[in-house]
Amino acid sequence: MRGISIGSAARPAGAICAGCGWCDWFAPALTDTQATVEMQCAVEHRHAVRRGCPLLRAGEPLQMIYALTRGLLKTSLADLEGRVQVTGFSLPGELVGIEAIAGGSYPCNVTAVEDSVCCGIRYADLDRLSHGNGALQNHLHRAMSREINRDHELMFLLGNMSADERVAQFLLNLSARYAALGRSAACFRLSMSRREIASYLGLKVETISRVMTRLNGRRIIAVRGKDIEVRSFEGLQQIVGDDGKRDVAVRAIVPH
Amino acid sequence: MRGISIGSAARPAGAICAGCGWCDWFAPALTDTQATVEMQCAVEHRHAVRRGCPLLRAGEPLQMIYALTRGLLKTSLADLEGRVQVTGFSLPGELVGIEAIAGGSYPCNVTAVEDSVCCGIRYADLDRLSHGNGALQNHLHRAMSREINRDHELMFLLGNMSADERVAQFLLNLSARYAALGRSAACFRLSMSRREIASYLGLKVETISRVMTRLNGRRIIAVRGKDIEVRSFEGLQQIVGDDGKRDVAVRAIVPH
DNA sequence: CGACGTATTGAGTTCATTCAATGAAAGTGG
DNA sequence: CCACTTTCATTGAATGAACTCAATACGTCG
Repeated sequence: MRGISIGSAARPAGAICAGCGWCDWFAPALTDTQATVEMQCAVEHRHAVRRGCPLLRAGEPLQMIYALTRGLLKTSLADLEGRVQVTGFSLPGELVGIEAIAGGSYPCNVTAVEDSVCCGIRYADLDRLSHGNGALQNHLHRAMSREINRDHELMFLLGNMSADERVAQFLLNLSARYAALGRSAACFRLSMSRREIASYLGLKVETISRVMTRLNGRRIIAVRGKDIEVRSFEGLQQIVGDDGKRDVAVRAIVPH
Repeated sequence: MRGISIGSAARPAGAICAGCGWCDWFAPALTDTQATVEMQCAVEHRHAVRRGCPLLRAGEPLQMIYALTRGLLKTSLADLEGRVQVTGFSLPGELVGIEAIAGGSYPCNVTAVEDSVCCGIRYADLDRLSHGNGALQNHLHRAMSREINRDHELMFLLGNMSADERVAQFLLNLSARYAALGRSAACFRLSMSRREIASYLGLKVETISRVMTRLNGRRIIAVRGKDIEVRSFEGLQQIVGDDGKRDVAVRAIVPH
Protein backbone atom coordinates (compact mmCIF):
# COMPACT_ATOMS: atom_id res chain seq x y z
CA MET A 1 0.00 0.00 0.00
CA ARG A 2 3.03 2.20 -0.01
CA GLY A 3 3.02 2.72 -3.75
CA ILE A 4 4.20 0.70 -6.67
CA SER A 5 7.72 0.35 -7.94
CA ILE A 6 7.62 0.94 -11.67
CA GLY A 7 9.84 -0.88 -14.05
CA SER A 8 12.10 -2.31 -11.38
CA ALA A 9 12.30 -5.54 -13.35
CA ALA A 10 12.87 -3.92 -16.74
CA ARG A 11 15.37 -1.42 -15.37
CA PRO A 12 18.67 -2.73 -14.01
CA ALA A 13 19.41 -1.66 -10.45
CA GLY A 14 21.28 1.61 -10.45
CA ALA A 15 20.18 2.78 -13.84
CA ILE A 16 19.68 6.51 -13.86
CA CYS A 17 16.04 7.48 -13.92
CA ALA A 18 15.06 10.71 -15.64
CA GLY A 19 15.28 13.66 -13.30
CA CYS A 20 15.96 11.35 -10.37
CA GLY A 21 15.64 13.27 -7.12
CA TRP A 22 18.54 11.49 -5.47
CA CYS A 23 20.86 11.66 -8.45
CA ASP A 24 20.19 15.37 -8.81
CA TRP A 25 20.67 15.78 -5.09
CA PHE A 26 24.09 14.18 -4.77
CA ALA A 27 25.42 15.19 -8.20
CA PRO A 28 26.86 18.53 -7.00
CA ALA A 29 28.73 16.71 -4.20
CA LEU A 30 30.27 13.93 -6.26
CA THR A 31 32.91 14.56 -8.88
CA ASP A 32 34.20 11.02 -8.61
CA THR A 33 32.59 8.66 -11.13
CA GLN A 34 33.10 5.63 -8.91
CA ALA A 35 31.21 7.17 -6.00
CA THR A 36 28.48 8.41 -8.30
CA VAL A 37 27.89 4.93 -9.67
CA GLU A 38 27.86 3.44 -6.17
CA MET A 39 25.22 5.91 -5.08
CA GLN A 40 23.15 5.39 -8.22
CA CYS A 41 23.22 1.65 -7.59
CA ALA A 42 22.15 2.04 -3.98
CA VAL A 43 19.09 4.09 -4.93
CA GLU A 44 15.79 2.33 -5.49
CA HIS A 45 14.43 4.35 -8.33
CA ARG A 46 10.97 5.45 -9.33
CA HIS A 47 8.74 4.56 -6.44
CA ALA A 48 5.30 5.87 -7.42
CA VAL A 49 2.92 7.25 -4.83
CA ARG A 50 -0.59 8.17 -5.80
CA ARG A 51 -2.28 11.36 -4.69
CA GLY A 52 -3.50 11.06 -1.11
CA CYS A 53 -1.37 7.99 -0.37
CA PRO A 54 1.23 7.91 2.36
CA LEU A 55 4.90 7.50 1.53
CA LEU A 56 5.92 7.34 5.18
CA ARG A 57 3.82 6.77 8.26
CA ALA A 58 4.59 8.15 11.69
CA GLY A 59 5.81 5.41 13.99
CA GLU A 60 7.17 3.05 11.37
CA PRO A 61 10.85 2.16 11.65
CA LEU A 62 13.28 4.14 9.57
CA GLN A 63 14.25 2.18 6.47
CA MET A 64 14.58 4.54 3.57
CA ILE A 65 15.37 8.17 3.05
CA TYR A 66 13.58 9.48 0.00
CA ALA A 67 14.22 12.18 -2.52
CA LEU A 68 11.26 13.49 -4.46
CA THR A 69 11.66 13.06 -8.19
CA ARG A 70 8.31 14.31 -9.41
CA GLY A 71 5.15 15.57 -7.76
CA LEU A 72 4.46 17.16 -4.39
CA LEU A 73 4.59 15.78 -0.87
CA LYS A 74 3.42 17.08 2.45
CA THR A 75 4.91 16.23 5.83
CA SER A 76 2.56 16.43 8.80
CA LEU A 77 2.25 15.80 12.49
CA ALA A 78 -1.04 14.80 14.12
CA ASP A 79 -2.20 14.53 17.71
CA LEU A 80 -4.84 12.24 19.19
CA GLU A 81 -7.58 14.85 18.93
CA GLY A 82 -7.07 15.00 15.19
CA ARG A 83 -5.31 18.32 15.10
CA VAL A 84 -2.78 18.40 12.30
CA GLN A 85 0.24 20.53 11.58
CA VAL A 86 1.66 20.37 8.11
CA THR A 87 5.35 21.00 8.71
CA GLY A 88 6.36 21.26 5.10
CA PHE A 89 5.67 20.74 1.43
CA SER A 90 8.40 19.00 -0.55
CA LEU A 91 9.20 19.83 -4.15
CA PRO A 92 11.28 17.75 -6.56
CA GLY A 93 14.91 17.46 -5.51
CA GLU A 94 14.15 17.68 -1.80
CA LEU A 95 14.75 14.96 0.78
CA VAL A 96 12.12 13.47 3.06
CA GLY A 97 12.60 11.27 6.07
CA ILE A 98 15.81 12.74 7.46
CA GLU A 99 13.98 13.75 10.63
CA ALA A 100 13.66 10.02 11.40
CA ILE A 101 17.38 9.59 12.04
CA ALA A 102 17.18 10.78 15.65
CA GLY A 103 14.59 8.31 16.85
CA GLY A 104 15.01 5.45 14.40
CA SER A 105 11.41 5.73 13.29
CA TYR A 106 9.57 8.26 11.19
CA PRO A 107 8.03 10.89 13.46
CA CYS A 108 5.87 12.40 10.72
CA ASN A 109 3.45 11.27 8.10
CA VAL A 110 4.54 12.02 4.57
CA THR A 111 1.76 11.97 2.00
CA ALA A 112 1.59 12.61 -1.73
CA VAL A 113 -0.37 15.75 -2.52
CA GLU A 114 -0.11 15.01 -6.24
CA ASP A 115 0.69 11.73 -7.96
CA SER A 116 4.39 11.57 -7.23
CA VAL A 117 7.55 9.65 -7.92
CA CYS A 118 10.15 9.17 -5.21
CA CYS A 119 13.57 7.61 -5.21
CA GLY A 120 14.75 6.01 -2.01
CA ILE A 121 17.95 4.84 -0.49
CA ARG A 122 18.30 2.63 2.58
CA TYR A 123 19.49 4.79 5.42
CA ALA A 124 22.10 2.13 6.23
CA ASP A 125 23.50 2.49 2.70
CA LEU A 126 23.48 6.25 2.78
CA ASP A 127 25.26 6.11 6.08
CA ARG A 128 27.84 3.63 4.83
CA LEU A 129 28.51 5.52 1.61
CA SER A 130 28.83 8.86 3.34
CA HIS A 131 31.38 7.42 5.80
CA GLY A 132 33.86 7.00 3.00
CA ASN A 133 33.04 10.27 1.30
CA GLY A 134 33.54 13.61 2.98
CA ALA A 135 31.85 15.61 0.26
CA LEU A 136 28.75 13.47 0.43
CA GLN A 137 28.70 13.64 4.20
CA ASN A 138 28.97 17.38 4.08
CA HIS A 139 26.22 17.59 1.53
CA LEU A 140 23.98 15.64 3.87
CA HIS A 141 24.85 17.85 6.82
CA ARG A 142 23.98 20.90 4.79
CA ALA A 143 20.64 19.40 3.77
CA MET A 144 19.72 18.74 7.39
CA SER A 145 20.86 22.16 8.46
CA ARG A 146 18.81 23.72 5.66
CA GLU A 147 15.79 21.86 6.94
CA ILE A 148 16.33 23.39 10.38
CA ASN A 149 16.49 26.84 8.82
CA ARG A 150 13.30 26.29 6.89
CA ASP A 151 11.63 25.20 10.09
CA HIS A 152 12.84 28.32 11.87
CA GLU A 153 11.36 30.49 9.14
CA LEU A 154 8.01 28.77 9.50
CA MET A 155 8.19 29.27 13.27
CA PHE A 156 8.74 32.94 12.70
CA LEU A 157 5.72 33.04 10.43
CA LEU A 158 3.55 31.10 12.88
CA GLY A 159 4.64 33.18 15.85
CA ASN A 160 4.63 36.67 14.40
CA MET A 161 2.69 37.11 11.21
CA SER A 162 -0.89 38.12 10.41
CA ALA A 163 -3.02 35.96 8.14
CA ASP A 164 -2.34 38.18 5.14
CA GLU A 165 1.39 38.13 5.76
CA ARG A 166 1.38 34.35 6.11
CA VAL A 167 -0.37 33.77 2.82
CA ALA A 168 1.79 36.33 1.01
CA GLN A 169 4.95 34.76 2.41
CA PHE A 170 3.70 31.31 1.44
CA LEU A 171 3.07 32.37 -2.14
CA LEU A 172 6.44 34.11 -2.43
CA ASN A 173 8.19 31.08 -1.01
CA LEU A 174 6.48 28.64 -3.36
CA SER A 175 7.08 30.95 -6.29
CA ALA A 176 10.81 31.15 -5.56
CA ARG A 177 11.10 27.40 -5.21
CA TYR A 178 9.26 26.76 -8.46
CA ALA A 179 11.48 29.34 -10.17
CA ALA A 180 14.56 27.54 -8.84
CA LEU A 181 13.27 24.39 -10.55
CA GLY A 182 13.02 26.27 -13.82
CA ARG A 183 9.27 26.63 -13.70
CA SER A 184 7.29 29.84 -13.85
CA ALA A 185 7.58 32.06 -10.80
CA ALA A 186 4.34 33.84 -11.60
CA CYS A 187 1.97 31.06 -12.59
CA PHE A 188 1.62 27.86 -10.67
CA ARG A 189 -0.90 25.43 -9.32
CA LEU A 190 -1.63 25.08 -5.62
CA SER A 191 -2.33 21.38 -5.83
CA MET A 192 -2.64 21.08 -2.07
CA SER A 193 -6.08 21.74 -0.62
CA ARG A 194 -6.94 24.96 1.17
CA ARG A 195 -7.17 22.92 4.34
CA GLU A 196 -3.58 21.77 3.92
CA ILE A 197 -2.40 25.31 3.27
CA ALA A 198 -4.32 26.42 6.35
CA SER A 199 -2.72 23.74 8.48
CA TYR A 200 0.72 24.69 7.22
CA LEU A 201 0.15 28.36 8.00
CA GLY A 202 -1.56 27.84 11.34
CA LEU A 203 -4.89 29.22 10.11
CA LYS A 204 -8.37 27.92 9.23
CA VAL A 205 -9.64 27.09 5.76
CA GLU A 206 -12.05 30.01 5.71
CA THR A 207 -9.26 32.43 6.50
CA ILE A 208 -7.21 31.18 3.56
CA SER A 209 -10.19 31.68 1.28
CA ARG A 210 -10.82 35.18 2.58
CA VAL A 211 -7.20 36.25 2.20
CA MET A 212 -7.04 34.79 -1.30
CA THR A 213 -10.13 36.65 -2.45
CA ARG A 214 -8.80 39.82 -0.82
CA LEU A 215 -5.48 39.50 -2.68
CA ASN A 216 -7.39 38.72 -5.83
CA GLY A 217 -9.53 41.83 -5.37
CA ARG A 218 -6.42 43.98 -4.94
CA ARG A 219 -5.05 42.59 -8.23
CA ILE A 220 -1.99 41.25 -6.42
CA ILE A 221 -2.79 37.74 -7.51
CA ALA A 222 -5.30 36.14 -9.87
CA VAL A 223 -6.95 33.05 -8.44
CA ARG A 224 -8.93 30.52 -10.43
CA GLY A 225 -9.45 27.61 -8.09
CA LYS A 226 -6.12 25.96 -7.57
CA ASP A 227 -4.39 27.99 -10.27
CA ILE A 228 -2.55 31.08 -9.12
CA GLU A 229 -0.99 33.90 -11.03
CA VAL A 230 1.15 36.36 -9.12
CA ARG A 231 0.45 39.75 -10.71
CA SER A 232 2.52 41.85 -8.32
CA PHE A 233 5.49 40.46 -6.49
CA GLU A 234 6.05 43.90 -4.93
CA GLY A 235 2.51 43.75 -3.64
CA LEU A 236 3.20 40.47 -1.90
CA GLN A 237 6.53 41.66 -0.58
CA GLN A 238 4.93 44.81 0.76
CA ILE A 239 2.40 42.73 2.66
CA VAL A 240 5.17 40.70 4.26
CA GLY A 241 6.34 43.71 6.23
CA ASP A 242 7.50 46.18 3.57
CA ASP A 243 10.51 44.06 2.67
CA GLY A 244 9.96 40.56 3.87
CA LYS A 245 13.58 39.61 4.21
CA ARG A 246 14.82 38.23 7.49
CA ASP A 247 17.13 40.60 9.31
CA VAL A 248 20.71 39.49 9.26
CA ALA A 249 21.78 42.83 10.70
CA VAL A 250 22.74 42.71 14.33
CA ARG A 251 20.38 44.19 16.83
CA ALA A 252 21.76 42.34 19.83
CA ILE A 253 21.42 44.16 23.12
CA VAL A 254 24.60 43.91 25.13
CA PRO A 255 23.91 45.03 28.70
CA HIS A 256 26.37 45.49 31.58
CA MET B 1 32.96 40.91 23.45
CA ARG B 2 31.99 37.30 22.83
CA GLY B 3 32.88 36.21 26.32
CA ILE B 4 36.07 35.36 28.11
CA SER B 5 38.02 32.12 27.97
CA ILE B 6 38.73 31.10 31.53
CA GLY B 7 41.91 29.41 32.53
CA SER B 8 42.99 28.64 28.99
CA ALA B 9 46.56 29.38 29.99
CA ALA B 10 46.51 27.36 33.20
CA ARG B 11 44.66 24.45 31.61
CA PRO B 12 46.46 22.47 28.88
CA ALA B 13 44.49 22.22 25.65
CA GLY B 14 42.27 19.18 25.69
CA ALA B 15 42.05 18.81 29.45
CA ILE B 16 38.61 17.74 30.44
CA CYS B 17 36.57 20.52 31.97
CA ALA B 18 34.02 19.60 34.62
CA GLY B 19 30.69 18.69 33.06
CA CYS B 20 31.91 19.77 29.65
CA GLY B 21 29.00 20.00 27.23
CA TRP B 22 30.97 18.63 24.32
CA CYS B 23 32.66 15.82 26.25
CA ASP B 24 29.31 14.72 27.64
CA TRP B 25 27.84 14.98 24.20
CA PHE B 26 30.27 12.76 22.34
CA ALA B 27 31.04 10.37 25.23
CA PRO B 28 28.19 7.96 24.38
CA ALA B 29 29.42 7.75 20.77
CA LEU B 30 33.10 7.15 21.47
CA THR B 31 34.35 3.97 23.06
CA ASP B 32 37.77 4.42 21.55
CA THR B 33 40.19 6.26 23.87
CA GLN B 34 42.24 7.61 20.99
CA ALA B 35 39.24 9.28 19.35
CA THR B 36 38.04 10.60 22.69
CA VAL B 37 41.36 12.29 23.35
CA GLU B 38 41.42 13.76 19.85
CA MET B 39 37.99 15.26 20.36
CA GLN B 40 38.82 16.57 23.80
CA CYS B 41 41.91 18.25 22.37
CA ALA B 42 39.94 19.83 19.55
CA VAL B 43 37.44 21.41 21.94
CA GLU B 44 38.06 24.92 23.20
CA HIS B 45 36.81 24.58 26.72
CA ARG B 46 35.04 26.91 29.10
CA HIS B 47 34.04 29.88 27.06
CA ALA B 48 32.08 32.11 29.45
CA VAL B 49 29.17 34.19 28.23
CA ARG B 50 27.51 36.66 30.56
CA ARG B 51 23.77 37.02 30.87
CA GLY B 52 22.39 39.03 27.98
CA CYS B 53 25.53 38.65 25.87
CA PRO B 54 25.53 37.05 22.44
CA LEU B 55 27.41 33.83 21.83
CA LEU B 56 26.62 33.85 18.11
CA ARG B 57 25.34 36.64 15.91
CA ALA B 58 23.19 36.16 12.85
CA GLY B 59 25.20 36.80 9.71
CA GLU B 60 28.64 36.02 11.07
CA PRO B 61 30.57 33.28 9.33
CA LEU B 62 30.37 29.80 10.82
CA GLN B 63 33.49 29.09 12.85
CA MET B 64 32.56 27.11 15.91
CA ILE B 65 29.82 24.75 16.93
CA TYR B 66 29.14 25.06 20.63
CA ALA B 67 27.87 22.76 23.30
CA LEU B 68 26.39 24.33 26.39
CA THR B 69 28.20 23.29 29.55
CA ARG B 70 26.40 25.41 32.12
CA GLY B 71 23.67 28.03 32.01
CA LEU B 72 20.88 28.73 29.56
CA LEU B 73 20.90 30.00 25.99
CA LYS B 74 18.23 31.24 23.66
CA THR B 75 18.28 31.07 19.89
CA SER B 76 16.28 33.73 18.06
CA LEU B 77 15.44 35.10 14.67
CA ALA B 78 14.64 38.80 14.10
CA ASP B 79 13.24 40.74 11.18
CA LEU B 80 13.82 44.37 10.22
CA GLU B 81 10.71 45.58 12.01
CA GLY B 82 12.05 44.24 15.28
CA ARG B 83 9.77 41.25 15.51
CA VAL B 84 11.54 38.37 17.19
CA GLN B 85 10.95 34.65 17.26
CA VAL B 86 12.77 32.68 19.90
CA THR B 87 13.25 29.32 18.20
CA GLY B 88 14.62 27.50 21.19
CA PHE B 89 16.13 27.49 24.64
CA SER B 90 19.26 25.38 25.09
CA LEU B 91 20.05 23.50 28.28
CA PRO B 92 23.42 22.01 29.27
CA GLY B 93 24.51 19.21 26.98
CA GLU B 94 22.79 20.62 23.91
CA LEU B 95 24.47 21.86 20.75
CA VAL B 96 24.10 25.31 19.27
CA GLY B 97 25.15 26.54 15.86
CA ILE B 98 24.46 23.42 13.80
CA GLU B 99 21.85 25.32 11.81
CA ALA B 100 24.73 27.37 10.36
CA ILE B 101 26.13 24.45 8.38
CA ALA B 102 23.77 24.95 5.44
CA GLY B 103 24.64 28.55 4.71
CA GLY B 104 28.14 28.85 6.12
CA SER B 105 27.06 31.63 8.45
CA TYR B 106 24.95 31.66 11.57
CA PRO B 107 21.35 32.38 10.65
CA CYS B 108 20.25 33.01 14.24
CA ASN B 109 21.34 35.01 17.22
CA VAL B 110 22.28 32.91 20.21
CA THR B 111 22.29 34.77 23.51
CA ALA B 112 22.96 33.79 27.10
CA VAL B 113 19.82 33.97 29.23
CA GLU B 114 21.84 33.21 32.35
CA ASP B 115 25.58 33.52 32.88
CA SER B 116 26.73 30.51 30.88
CA VAL B 117 29.70 28.42 29.97
CA CYS B 118 30.06 26.98 26.49
CA CYS B 119 32.58 24.67 24.93
CA GLY B 120 33.28 25.07 21.25
CA ILE B 121 34.86 23.10 18.47
CA ARG B 122 35.84 24.47 15.06
CA TYR B 123 33.37 23.14 12.55
CA ALA B 124 36.29 22.21 10.31
CA ASP B 125 37.68 20.02 13.10
CA LEU B 126 34.35 18.43 13.89
CA ASP B 127 33.93 17.70 10.22
CA ARG B 128 37.42 16.23 9.90
CA LEU B 129 37.12 14.09 13.02
CA SER B 130 33.69 12.76 12.09
CA HIS B 131 34.96 11.72 8.64
CA GLY B 132 37.12 9.08 10.20
CA ASN B 133 34.59 8.02 12.79
CA GLY B 134 31.24 6.55 11.85
CA ALA B 135 29.89 6.54 15.37
CA LEU B 136 30.64 10.21 15.81
CA GLN B 137 29.16 11.04 12.45
CA ASN B 138 26.02 9.17 13.32
CA HIS B 139 25.80 10.89 16.64
CA LEU B 140 25.94 14.22 14.87
CA HIS B 141 23.26 13.20 12.38
CA ARG B 142 21.03 12.19 15.24
CA ALA B 143 21.55 15.51 16.98
CA MET B 144 20.56 17.43 13.87
CA SER B 145 17.58 15.21 13.28
CA ARG B 146 16.50 15.69 16.90
CA GLU B 147 16.65 19.43 16.36
CA ILE B 148 14.30 19.08 13.39
CA ASN B 149 11.88 17.09 15.53
CA ARG B 150 11.96 19.69 18.28
CA ASP B 151 11.23 22.34 15.70
CA HIS B 152 8.30 20.36 14.37
CA GLU B 153 6.85 20.10 17.86
CA LEU B 154 7.10 23.84 18.31
CA MET B 155 5.41 24.34 14.94
CA PHE B 156 2.58 22.15 16.11
CA LEU B 157 2.27 24.24 19.24
CA LEU B 158 2.37 27.52 17.33
CA GLY B 159 -0.09 26.35 14.73
CA ASN B 160 -2.64 24.55 16.84
CA MET B 161 -2.58 25.31 20.53
CA SER B 162 -4.37 27.85 22.73
CA ALA B 163 -2.42 30.13 25.04
CA ASP B 164 -3.10 27.87 28.03
CA GLU B 165 -2.01 24.79 26.15
CA ARG B 166 1.16 26.48 24.96
CA VAL B 167 2.22 27.50 28.45
CA ALA B 168 1.35 24.11 29.92
CA GLN B 169 3.29 22.35 27.18
CA PHE B 170 6.22 24.69 27.72
CA LEU B 171 6.33 23.95 31.44
CA LEU B 172 6.04 20.19 30.90
CA ASN B 173 8.78 20.28 28.32
CA LEU B 174 11.16 22.28 30.50
CA SER B 175 10.34 20.08 33.48
CA ALA B 176 11.18 16.92 31.56
CA ARG B 177 14.44 18.35 30.27
CA TYR B 178 15.50 19.45 33.74
CA ALA B 179 14.60 16.02 35.10
CA ALA B 180 16.73 14.41 32.39
CA LEU B 181 19.64 16.49 33.70
CA GLY B 182 19.07 15.15 37.17
CA ARG B 183 17.44 18.30 38.46
CA SER B 184 14.03 18.63 40.02
CA ALA B 185 11.12 18.11 37.65
CA ALA B 186 8.74 20.00 39.91
CA CYS B 187 10.73 23.04 41.02
CA PHE B 188 12.75 25.15 38.67
CA ARG B 189 13.54 28.69 37.75
CA LEU B 190 12.32 30.34 34.59
CA SER B 191 15.39 32.49 34.19
CA MET B 192 14.26 33.78 30.82
CA SER B 193 12.01 36.84 30.87
CA ARG B 194 8.29 36.63 30.27
CA ARG B 195 8.91 38.45 27.01
CA GLU B 196 11.26 35.69 25.88
CA ILE B 197 8.79 33.00 26.85
CA ALA B 198 6.11 34.93 24.98
CA SER B 199 8.25 35.17 21.87
CA TYR B 200 9.02 31.46 22.01
CA LEU B 201 5.33 30.57 22.34
CA GLY B 202 4.06 33.07 19.79
CA LEU B 203 2.16 35.11 22.39
CA LYS B 204 2.44 38.48 24.12
CA VAL B 205 3.95 39.15 27.53
CA GLU B 206 0.59 39.98 29.09
CA THR B 207 -0.86 36.71 27.92
CA ILE B 208 1.93 34.76 29.59
CA SER B 209 1.28 36.62 32.83
CA ARG B 210 -2.44 35.98 32.66
CA VAL B 211 -2.04 32.27 31.96
CA MET B 212 0.51 31.94 34.77
CA THR B 213 -1.77 33.56 37.31
CA ARG B 214 -4.66 31.44 36.06
CA LEU B 215 -2.62 28.23 36.52
CA ASN B 216 -1.49 29.51 39.88
CA GLY B 217 -5.10 30.14 40.92
CA ARG B 218 -6.06 26.61 39.91
CA ARG B 219 -3.25 25.24 42.10
CA ILE B 220 -1.67 23.57 39.08
CA ILE B 221 1.51 25.52 39.56
CA ALA B 222 2.87 27.83 42.23
CA VAL B 223 4.52 30.94 40.82
CA ARG B 224 6.76 33.27 42.75
CA GLY B 225 8.32 35.54 40.17
CA LYS B 226 10.70 33.45 38.13
CA ASP B 227 10.45 30.45 40.45
CA ILE B 228 7.98 27.78 39.46
CA GLU B 229 6.70 24.78 41.27
CA VAL B 230 4.60 22.29 39.37
CA ARG B 231 1.97 21.07 41.80
CA SER B 232 -0.02 18.93 39.39
CA PHE B 233 1.54 17.33 36.36
CA GLU B 234 -1.81 15.75 35.53
CA GLY B 235 -3.31 19.22 35.59
CA LEU B 236 -0.81 20.42 33.01
CA GLN B 237 -1.18 17.29 30.90
CA GLN B 238 -4.94 17.66 30.94
CA ILE B 239 -4.65 21.20 29.64
CA VAL B 240 -2.50 20.01 26.75
CA GLY B 241 -5.46 18.17 25.27
CA ASP B 242 -6.26 15.47 27.81
CA ASP B 243 -3.07 13.58 27.12
CA GLY B 244 -0.61 15.86 25.42
CA LYS B 245 1.34 13.19 23.63
CA ARG B 246 1.82 13.40 19.93
CA ASP B 247 -0.08 10.80 18.00
CA VAL B 248 2.07 8.08 16.57
CA ALA B 249 -1.01 6.09 15.63
CA VAL B 250 -1.86 6.07 11.97
CA ARG B 251 -4.83 8.00 10.80
CA ALA B 252 -3.76 8.21 7.18
CA ILE B 253 -6.57 8.33 4.68
CA VAL B 254 -5.92 6.06 1.75
CA PRO B 255 -8.35 6.91 -1.02
CA HIS B 256 -8.90 5.10 -4.33
C1' DC C 1 17.59 55.33 47.61
C1' DG C 2 15.96 56.31 43.02
C1' DA C 3 15.41 54.74 38.37
C1' DC C 4 14.76 51.74 34.91
C1' DG C 5 13.27 47.46 33.13
C1' DT C 6 10.07 43.64 34.21
C1' DA C 7 5.70 41.72 35.66
C1' DT C 8 0.98 41.94 36.69
C1' DT C 9 -3.71 43.42 36.21
C1' DG C 10 -7.75 45.82 34.02
C1' DA C 11 -10.63 47.68 30.15
C1' DG C 12 -11.64 47.86 25.51
C1' DT C 13 -10.60 46.36 20.70
C1' DT C 14 -9.52 43.47 16.84
C1' DC C 15 -8.58 39.85 13.95
C1' DA C 16 -9.22 35.28 13.14
C1' DT C 17 -12.39 31.99 14.47
C1' DT C 18 -16.83 29.36 14.70
C1' DC C 19 -21.13 28.36 12.85
C1' DA C 20 -23.96 28.15 8.95
C1' DA C 21 -25.37 28.14 4.25
C1' DT C 22 -24.40 27.91 -0.61
C1' DG C 23 -21.85 26.91 -4.74
C1' DA C 24 -18.35 24.34 -7.32
C1' DA C 25 -15.78 20.35 -8.35
C1' DA C 26 -14.52 15.77 -8.21
C1' DG C 27 -15.23 10.84 -7.35
C1' DT C 28 -18.68 6.76 -7.39
C1' DG C 29 -21.65 3.61 -9.21
C1' DG C 30 -25.64 2.29 -11.89
C1' DC D 1 -22.78 9.07 -19.51
C1' DC D 2 -25.47 10.97 -16.09
C1' DA D 3 -27.32 11.25 -11.47
C1' DC D 4 -25.77 10.89 -6.86
C1' DT D 5 -22.81 11.66 -3.17
C1' DT D 6 -19.04 13.61 -1.07
C1' DT D 7 -15.54 16.66 -0.51
C1' DC D 8 -13.77 21.23 -1.22
C1' DA D 9 -14.16 26.27 -1.56
C1' DT D 10 -16.34 30.48 -0.82
C1' DT D 11 -19.03 33.90 1.57
C1' DG D 12 -21.71 36.01 5.51
C1' DA D 13 -22.79 36.96 10.44
C1' DA D 14 -21.70 36.53 15.12
C1' DT D 15 -18.42 35.15 18.64
C1' DG D 16 -14.38 35.05 21.28
C1' DA D 17 -9.45 34.55 22.48
C1' DA D 18 -5.60 37.06 22.43
C1' DC D 19 -4.27 41.56 21.52
C1' DT D 20 -3.38 46.75 22.47
C1' DC D 21 -3.25 50.38 25.54
C1' DA D 22 -2.80 52.00 30.10
C1' DA D 23 -1.87 52.02 34.87
C1' DT D 24 0.20 49.98 38.82
C1' DA D 25 3.39 46.98 41.48
C1' DC D 26 7.68 44.54 41.77
C1' DG D 27 12.76 43.92 41.54
C1' DT D 28 17.27 44.70 40.31
C1' DC D 29 21.11 47.43 39.77
C1' DG D 30 23.72 51.39 39.59
